Amino acid sequence: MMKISELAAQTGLSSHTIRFYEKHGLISASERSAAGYRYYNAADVRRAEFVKTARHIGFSLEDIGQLLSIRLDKQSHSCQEVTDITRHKLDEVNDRISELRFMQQTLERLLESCCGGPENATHCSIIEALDAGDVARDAEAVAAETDSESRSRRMS
Amino acid sequence: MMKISELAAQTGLSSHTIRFYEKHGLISASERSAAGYRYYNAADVRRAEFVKTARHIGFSLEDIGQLLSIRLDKQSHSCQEVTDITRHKLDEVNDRISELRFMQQTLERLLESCCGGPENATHCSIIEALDAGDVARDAEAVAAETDSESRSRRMS
DNA sequence: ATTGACCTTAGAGTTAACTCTAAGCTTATA
DNA sequence: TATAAGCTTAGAGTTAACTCTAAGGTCAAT
Repeated sequence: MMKISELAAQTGLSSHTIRFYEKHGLISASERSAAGYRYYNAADVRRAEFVKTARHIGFSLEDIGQLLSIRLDKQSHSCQEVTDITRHKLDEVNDRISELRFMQQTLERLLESCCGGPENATHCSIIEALDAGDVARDAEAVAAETDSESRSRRMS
Repeated sequence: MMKISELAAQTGLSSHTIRFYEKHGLISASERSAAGYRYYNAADVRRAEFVKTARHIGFSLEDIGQLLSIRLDKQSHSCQEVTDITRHKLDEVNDRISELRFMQQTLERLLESCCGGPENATHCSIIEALDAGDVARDAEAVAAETDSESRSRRMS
Protein backbone atom coordinates (compact mmCIF):
# COMPACT_ATOMS: atom_id res chain seq x y z
CA MET A 1 0.00 0.00 0.00
CA MET A 2 1.54 3.24 -1.10
CA LYS A 3 0.75 6.84 -0.41
CA ILE A 4 -0.05 9.32 -3.11
CA SER A 5 3.47 10.63 -3.56
CA GLU A 6 4.75 7.12 -4.09
CA LEU A 7 2.11 6.49 -6.72
CA ALA A 8 3.14 9.76 -8.28
CA ALA A 9 6.76 8.68 -8.36
CA GLN A 10 5.81 5.33 -9.81
CA THR A 11 3.56 6.64 -12.56
CA GLY A 12 5.18 9.95 -13.35
CA LEU A 13 1.91 11.74 -12.69
CA SER A 14 1.88 14.49 -10.08
CA SER A 15 -0.07 14.10 -6.85
CA HIS A 16 -2.23 16.99 -8.05
CA THR A 17 -3.00 15.18 -11.25
CA ILE A 18 -3.82 11.96 -9.42
CA ARG A 19 -6.34 13.79 -7.25
CA PHE A 20 -7.66 15.51 -10.35
CA TYR A 21 -8.15 12.15 -12.04
CA GLU A 22 -9.88 10.85 -8.95
CA LYS A 23 -12.27 13.79 -9.00
CA HIS A 24 -13.07 12.81 -12.57
CA GLY A 25 -13.68 9.20 -11.64
CA LEU A 26 -10.66 7.65 -13.32
CA ILE A 27 -8.55 6.59 -10.38
CA SER A 28 -9.24 5.94 -6.75
CA ALA A 29 -7.49 4.75 -3.64
CA SER A 30 -8.94 1.49 -2.41
CA GLU A 31 -8.21 2.53 1.16
CA ARG A 32 -8.01 5.60 3.29
CA SER A 33 -6.25 5.94 6.61
CA ALA A 34 -8.18 7.19 9.62
CA ALA A 35 -6.85 10.64 8.87
CA GLY A 36 -7.99 10.45 5.26
CA TYR A 37 -4.68 9.63 3.61
CA ARG A 38 -5.07 7.78 0.33
CA TYR A 39 -3.53 4.31 0.15
CA TYR A 40 -3.12 2.56 -3.17
CA ASN A 41 -2.80 -1.20 -3.69
CA ALA A 42 -1.34 -3.03 -6.67
CA ALA A 43 -4.60 -2.97 -8.62
CA ASP A 44 -4.91 0.79 -8.07
CA VAL A 45 -1.40 1.23 -9.40
CA ARG A 46 -2.17 -0.81 -12.49
CA ARG A 47 -5.27 1.24 -13.09
CA ALA A 48 -3.31 4.48 -12.75
CA GLU A 49 -0.79 3.16 -15.22
CA PHE A 50 -3.56 2.22 -17.61
CA VAL A 51 -4.82 5.79 -17.46
CA LYS A 52 -1.36 7.14 -18.06
CA THR A 53 -0.79 4.86 -21.03
CA ALA A 54 -4.12 5.73 -22.59
CA ARG A 55 -3.50 9.43 -22.01
CA HIS A 56 -0.14 9.14 -23.69
CA ILE A 57 -1.71 7.64 -26.77
CA GLY A 58 -4.00 10.61 -26.99
CA PHE A 59 -7.26 9.42 -25.48
CA SER A 60 -9.25 12.11 -23.71
CA LEU A 61 -10.23 11.68 -20.10
CA GLU A 62 -13.74 10.96 -21.28
CA ASP A 63 -12.51 8.23 -23.63
CA ILE A 64 -10.50 6.78 -20.80
CA GLY A 65 -13.53 6.71 -18.56
CA GLN A 66 -15.25 4.52 -21.13
CA LEU A 67 -12.23 2.29 -21.59
CA LEU A 68 -11.95 1.87 -17.85
CA SER A 69 -15.53 0.80 -17.46
CA ILE A 70 -14.92 -1.81 -20.11
CA ARG A 71 -11.71 -2.91 -18.45
CA LEU A 72 -13.52 -3.21 -15.16
CA ASP A 73 -16.22 -5.51 -16.48
CA LYS A 74 -14.97 -7.08 -19.66
CA GLN A 75 -17.73 -9.65 -19.81
CA SER A 76 -20.41 -7.03 -20.26
CA HIS A 77 -18.68 -5.24 -23.10
CA SER A 78 -17.70 -6.18 -26.59
CA CYS A 79 -14.50 -5.73 -28.52
CA GLN A 80 -16.48 -3.59 -30.89
CA GLU A 81 -17.06 -0.98 -28.20
CA VAL A 82 -13.33 -0.78 -27.69
CA THR A 83 -12.54 -0.51 -31.38
CA ASP A 84 -15.26 2.13 -31.84
CA ILE A 85 -13.56 4.36 -29.31
CA THR A 86 -10.18 3.65 -30.82
CA ARG A 87 -11.31 4.19 -34.38
CA HIS A 88 -13.01 7.44 -33.46
CA LYS A 89 -9.82 8.66 -31.87
CA LEU A 90 -7.87 7.63 -34.94
CA ASP A 91 -10.26 9.64 -37.12
CA GLU A 92 -9.69 12.70 -34.99
CA VAL A 93 -5.95 12.22 -35.15
CA ASN A 94 -6.05 11.79 -38.93
CA ASP A 95 -8.16 14.90 -39.38
CA ARG A 96 -5.82 16.93 -37.26
CA ILE A 97 -2.83 15.59 -39.17
CA SER A 98 -4.43 16.67 -42.44
CA GLU A 99 -4.89 20.19 -41.16
CA LEU A 100 -1.38 20.35 -39.85
CA ARG A 101 0.08 18.99 -43.04
CA PHE A 102 -1.63 21.72 -44.95
CA MET A 103 -0.18 24.28 -42.56
CA GLN A 104 3.20 22.64 -42.92
CA GLN A 105 3.11 22.82 -46.70
CA THR A 106 1.91 26.37 -46.68
CA LEU A 107 4.58 27.46 -44.25
CA GLU A 108 7.28 25.66 -46.23
CA ARG A 109 6.11 27.28 -49.41
CA LEU A 110 6.18 30.67 -47.73
CA LEU A 111 9.67 30.09 -46.40
CA GLU A 112 10.96 29.06 -49.81
CA SER A 113 9.56 32.18 -51.40
CA CYS A 114 11.22 34.59 -48.99
CA CYS A 115 14.87 35.52 -48.98
CA GLY A 116 14.94 35.65 -45.18
CA GLY A 117 17.81 38.08 -45.30
CA PRO A 118 18.55 41.30 -43.41
CA GLU A 119 16.99 43.37 -46.21
CA ASN A 120 13.98 45.36 -45.17
CA ALA A 121 10.58 43.78 -45.68
CA THR A 122 9.29 46.20 -48.31
CA HIS A 123 8.91 43.42 -50.82
CA CYS A 124 8.74 40.45 -48.46
CA SER A 125 6.96 37.69 -50.29
CA ILE A 126 5.53 36.18 -47.12
CA ILE A 127 3.81 39.42 -46.17
CA GLU A 128 2.67 39.76 -49.75
CA ALA A 129 1.23 36.25 -49.82
CA LEU A 130 -0.67 36.88 -46.61
CA ASP A 131 -1.93 40.15 -48.07
CA ALA A 132 -3.07 38.48 -51.25
CA GLY A 133 -4.95 35.88 -49.24
CA ASP A 134 -4.68 33.13 -51.85
CA VAL A 135 -3.18 30.87 -49.21
CA ALA A 136 -6.35 31.17 -47.19
CA ARG A 137 -8.53 30.10 -50.06
CA ASP A 138 -6.48 26.93 -50.39
CA ALA A 139 -6.81 26.38 -46.68
CA GLU A 140 -10.56 26.72 -46.81
CA ALA A 141 -10.69 24.15 -49.58
CA VAL A 142 -8.72 21.68 -47.51
CA ALA A 143 -10.82 22.33 -44.46
CA ALA A 144 -14.01 21.75 -46.41
CA GLU A 145 -12.56 18.65 -48.03
CA THR A 146 -11.67 16.87 -44.82
CA ASP A 147 -14.58 18.41 -42.90
CA SER A 148 -12.28 18.27 -39.97
CA GLU A 149 -12.49 21.72 -38.53
CA SER A 150 -15.23 21.34 -35.97
CA ARG A 151 -14.11 17.95 -34.73
CA SER A 152 -10.44 18.63 -34.51
CA ARG A 153 -10.93 21.91 -32.75
CA ARG A 154 -11.96 19.85 -29.76
CA MET A 155 -8.67 17.98 -29.76
CA SER A 156 -5.52 18.84 -27.86
CA MET B 1 -17.15 52.51 -45.37
CA MET B 2 -18.83 49.42 -43.99
CA LYS B 3 -20.31 48.56 -40.65
CA ILE B 4 -19.15 45.65 -38.56
CA SER B 5 -21.70 43.15 -39.85
CA GLU B 6 -20.68 43.92 -43.42
CA LEU B 7 -17.05 43.33 -42.55
CA ALA B 8 -18.13 40.12 -40.88
CA ALA B 9 -19.96 39.01 -44.02
CA GLN B 10 -16.98 39.92 -46.15
CA THR B 11 -14.35 38.17 -44.07
CA GLY B 12 -16.34 35.28 -42.67
CA LEU B 13 -15.41 36.33 -39.16
CA SER B 14 -18.23 37.02 -36.70
CA SER B 15 -18.84 40.52 -35.36
CA HIS B 16 -17.94 39.17 -31.95
CA THR B 17 -14.65 37.91 -33.24
CA ILE B 18 -13.89 41.20 -34.96
CA ARG B 19 -14.41 43.08 -31.70
CA PHE B 20 -12.34 40.45 -29.93
CA TYR B 21 -9.51 40.98 -32.41
CA GLU B 22 -9.79 44.72 -31.92
CA LYS B 23 -9.49 44.30 -28.17
CA HIS B 24 -6.28 42.40 -28.86
CA GLY B 25 -4.92 45.08 -31.13
CA LEU B 26 -5.14 43.22 -34.42
CA ILE B 27 -7.91 45.08 -36.20
CA SER B 28 -9.46 48.50 -35.80
CA ALA B 29 -12.06 50.67 -37.44
CA SER B 30 -10.50 53.81 -38.86
CA GLU B 31 -13.67 55.72 -38.10
CA ARG B 32 -16.46 55.80 -35.60
CA SER B 33 -19.87 57.40 -36.07
CA ALA B 34 -21.06 59.98 -33.52
CA ALA B 35 -22.93 57.15 -31.79
CA GLY B 36 -19.81 54.98 -31.66
CA TYR B 37 -20.55 52.66 -34.56
CA ARG B 38 -17.43 51.20 -36.16
CA TYR B 39 -16.81 52.06 -39.81
CA TYR B 40 -14.23 50.20 -41.83
CA ASN B 41 -12.49 51.44 -44.96
CA ALA B 42 -10.75 49.42 -47.66
CA ALA B 43 -7.45 49.31 -45.77
CA ASP B 44 -9.22 48.06 -42.66
CA VAL B 45 -10.83 45.31 -44.69
CA ARG B 46 -7.49 44.27 -46.15
CA ARG B 47 -6.01 44.15 -42.68
CA ALA B 48 -8.88 42.02 -41.42
CA GLU B 49 -8.38 39.67 -44.32
CA PHE B 50 -4.67 39.50 -43.59
CA VAL B 51 -5.50 38.44 -40.06
CA LYS B 52 -7.93 35.84 -41.28
CA THR B 53 -5.44 34.42 -43.74
CA ALA B 54 -2.69 34.25 -41.16
CA ARG B 55 -5.04 32.65 -38.66
CA HIS B 56 -6.02 30.05 -41.21
CA ILE B 57 -2.42 29.08 -41.75
CA GLY B 58 -2.09 28.48 -38.04
CA PHE B 59 -0.41 31.60 -36.72
CA SER B 60 -1.41 32.53 -33.19
CA LEU B 61 -2.87 35.93 -32.45
CA GLU B 62 0.45 36.87 -30.93
CA ASP B 63 2.31 35.87 -34.09
CA ILE B 64 -0.15 37.85 -36.13
CA GLY B 65 0.42 40.90 -33.98
CA GLN B 66 4.10 40.74 -34.89
CA LEU B 67 3.41 40.14 -38.56
CA LEU B 68 1.05 43.09 -38.59
CA SER B 69 3.56 45.45 -37.10
CA ILE B 70 6.00 44.39 -39.80
CA ARG B 71 3.35 44.81 -42.47
CA LEU B 72 2.58 48.27 -41.16
CA ASP B 73 6.14 49.49 -41.37
CA LYS B 74 8.02 47.27 -43.76
CA GLN B 75 11.02 49.57 -43.98
CA SER B 76 11.88 49.13 -40.33
CA HIS B 77 11.78 45.35 -40.41
CA SER B 78 13.76 42.68 -42.18
CA CYS B 79 12.71 39.61 -44.09
CA GLN B 80 14.56 37.64 -41.48
CA GLU B 81 12.12 38.70 -38.81
CA VAL B 82 9.32 37.38 -40.95
CA THR B 83 11.01 34.08 -41.68
CA ASP B 84 11.90 33.67 -38.01
CA ILE B 85 8.25 33.80 -37.07
CA THR B 86 7.33 31.50 -39.93
CA ARG B 87 10.07 29.02 -39.23
CA HIS B 88 9.20 28.92 -35.57
CA LYS B 89 5.61 28.16 -36.44
CA LEU B 90 6.73 25.47 -38.84
CA ASP B 91 8.79 23.89 -36.07
CA GLU B 92 5.74 23.78 -33.83
CA VAL B 93 3.66 22.27 -36.58
CA ASN B 94 6.28 19.64 -37.31
CA ASP B 95 6.60 18.71 -33.66
CA ARG B 96 2.88 18.35 -33.35
CA ILE B 97 2.73 16.23 -36.47
CA SER B 98 5.38 13.91 -35.05
CA GLU B 99 3.34 13.39 -31.92
CA LEU B 100 0.17 12.81 -33.85
CA ARG B 101 1.85 10.40 -36.20
CA PHE B 102 2.98 8.38 -33.27
CA MET B 103 -0.55 8.33 -31.94
CA GLN B 104 -1.79 7.38 -35.37
CA GLN B 105 0.58 4.44 -35.64
CA THR B 106 -0.21 3.28 -32.17
CA LEU B 107 -3.94 3.46 -32.73
CA GLU B 108 -3.64 1.64 -36.04
CA ARG B 109 -1.57 -1.06 -34.45
CA LEU B 110 -4.14 -1.44 -31.70
CA LEU B 111 -6.98 -1.65 -34.18
CA GLU B 112 -5.21 -4.31 -36.20
CA SER B 113 -4.64 -6.43 -33.13
CA CYS B 114 -8.27 -6.43 -32.02
CA CYS B 115 -11.04 -8.45 -33.62
CA GLY B 116 -13.53 -5.63 -33.11
CA GLY B 117 -16.37 -8.10 -33.04
CA PRO B 118 -19.39 -8.54 -30.82
CA GLU B 119 -17.50 -10.98 -28.58
CA ASN B 120 -17.07 -9.85 -25.03
CA ALA B 121 -13.90 -8.01 -24.17
CA THR B 122 -12.46 -10.62 -21.81
CA HIS B 123 -9.41 -11.04 -24.01
CA CYS B 124 -9.53 -7.75 -25.87
CA SER B 125 -6.04 -7.08 -27.14
CA ILE B 126 -6.49 -3.32 -26.99
CA ILE B 127 -7.37 -3.38 -23.32
CA GLU B 128 -4.51 -5.78 -22.77
CA ALA B 129 -2.05 -3.55 -24.56
CA LEU B 130 -3.11 -0.57 -22.49
CA ASP B 131 -2.77 -2.70 -19.38
CA ALA B 132 0.69 -3.86 -20.32
CA GLY B 133 1.77 -0.26 -20.86
CA ASP B 134 4.41 -1.07 -23.44
CA VAL B 135 2.76 1.41 -25.79
CA ALA B 136 3.41 4.17 -23.31
CA ARG B 137 7.07 3.41 -23.10
CA ASP B 138 7.33 3.80 -26.86
CA ALA B 139 5.44 7.05 -26.62
CA GLU B 140 7.83 8.38 -24.03
CA ALA B 141 10.75 7.55 -26.26
CA VAL B 142 9.20 9.49 -29.13
CA ALA B 143 8.38 12.42 -26.89
CA ALA B 144 11.94 12.56 -25.62
CA GLU B 145 13.34 12.17 -29.11
CA THR B 146 11.51 15.13 -30.61
CA ASP B 147 11.49 17.11 -27.36
CA SER B 148 8.17 18.37 -28.54
CA GLU B 149 5.99 17.93 -25.51
CA SER B 150 6.30 21.25 -23.79
CA ARG B 151 6.17 23.35 -26.92
CA SER B 152 3.35 21.61 -28.69
CA ARG B 153 1.16 21.58 -25.64
CA ARG B 154 0.79 25.30 -26.21
CA MET B 155 -0.47 24.76 -29.75
CA SER B 156 -4.05 24.39 -30.85
C1' DA C 1 8.07 18.35 22.12
C1' DT C 2 9.41 20.17 17.93
C1' DT C 3 10.72 20.04 13.37
C1' DG C 4 9.82 19.28 8.53
C1' DA C 5 7.95 16.64 5.09
C1' DC C 6 3.75 15.10 3.59
C1' DC C 7 -1.18 14.75 3.54
C1' DT C 8 -6.16 16.73 3.23
C1' DT C 9 -9.92 19.82 1.02
C1' DA C 10 -12.23 23.36 -1.60
C1' DG C 11 -11.70 26.25 -4.81
C1' DA C 12 -9.24 29.55 -7.83
C1' DG C 13 -6.05 30.22 -11.76
C1' DT C 14 -4.00 28.97 -16.44
C1' DT C 15 -4.16 28.88 -21.65
C1' DA C 16 -6.04 30.27 -26.30
C1' DA C 17 -9.39 31.82 -28.91
C1' DC C 18 -13.34 32.61 -28.98
C1' DT C 19 -18.59 32.98 -27.82
C1' DC C 20 -22.27 34.75 -25.57
C1' DT C 21 -25.20 37.81 -22.52
C1' DA C 22 -27.37 41.84 -20.74
C1' DA C 23 -28.78 46.28 -20.88
C1' DG C 24 -29.25 49.94 -23.46
C1' DC C 25 -28.64 53.14 -27.70
C1' DT C 26 -29.22 53.96 -33.07
C1' DT C 27 -30.94 53.63 -37.49
C1' DA C 28 -33.68 52.38 -41.41
C1' DT C 29 -38.07 51.30 -42.89
C1' DA C 30 -43.17 51.25 -43.07
C1' DT D 1 -43.89 57.14 -34.78
C1' DA D 2 -43.38 52.54 -33.96
C1' DT D 3 -40.95 48.53 -34.83
C1' DA D 4 -37.19 45.59 -35.86
C1' DA D 5 -32.69 45.00 -36.91
C1' DG D 6 -28.34 46.23 -35.67
C1' DC D 7 -24.94 48.60 -32.91
C1' DT D 8 -22.43 49.62 -28.28
C1' DT D 9 -19.95 48.10 -23.80
C1' DA D 10 -18.32 45.38 -19.95
C1' DG D 11 -17.88 41.29 -18.47
C1' DA D 12 -18.98 36.34 -17.88
C1' DG D 13 -18.85 31.64 -19.86
C1' DT D 14 -16.66 27.78 -22.68
C1' DT D 15 -13.24 23.89 -23.33
C1' DA D 16 -9.67 20.48 -21.68
C1' DA D 17 -6.53 19.13 -18.70
C1' DC D 18 -4.26 20.41 -15.64
C1' DT D 19 -1.78 23.39 -11.89
C1' DC D 20 -1.57 25.84 -7.90
C1' DT D 21 -2.92 27.99 -3.36
C1' DA D 22 -4.48 28.39 1.27
C1' DA D 23 -5.38 26.72 5.53
C1' DG D 24 -4.91 23.21 8.23
C1' DG D 25 -4.16 18.14 9.89
C1' DT D 26 -0.64 13.98 10.31
C1' DC D 27 3.44 11.46 10.95
C1' DA D 28 8.28 10.01 11.53
C1' DA D 29 12.40 11.32 13.34
C1' DT D 30 15.20 13.85 16.43
